[in-house]
Amino acid sequence: MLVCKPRALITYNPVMSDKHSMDGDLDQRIWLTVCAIPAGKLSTYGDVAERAGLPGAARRVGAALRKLPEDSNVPWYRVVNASGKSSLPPGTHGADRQRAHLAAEGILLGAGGAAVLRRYRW
DNA sequence: GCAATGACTATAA
DNA sequence: GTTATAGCCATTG
Repeated sequence: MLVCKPRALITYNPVMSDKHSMDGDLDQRIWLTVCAIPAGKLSTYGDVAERAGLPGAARRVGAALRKLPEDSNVPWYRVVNASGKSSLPPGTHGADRQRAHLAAEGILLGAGGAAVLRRYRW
């Protein structure tokens, strides 16, 4: 059974209409990988990258998540850095929303953005 | 083709 | 614990 409905994914797809451009392909793969993280658990950029077939490309995962539209059902907020903290600049809109989303799933972030729950191991 | 960029990471001090 | 540094990968100009 599958993951979240990638409605927002399809909505975004920058240039999928044309033939040779598969630029959204990588992002999409990353997004789908993120969708596989169960609710209430966390994962890291590095792990997501590896599982998406891009070992070592943690930064690329960050870029993909940044492109993600707000109305997406992709649980981007379940992705944190290797330190178990949020990588979003504190005080920003994104960081706020991440805290809210995680709180809704029972994950509370400390003042510095440190998650209480242990990270999810694939 | 090269240099700069970034929601990263591992290591060392 | 934290900070500093040097790799890392794919995109972008």
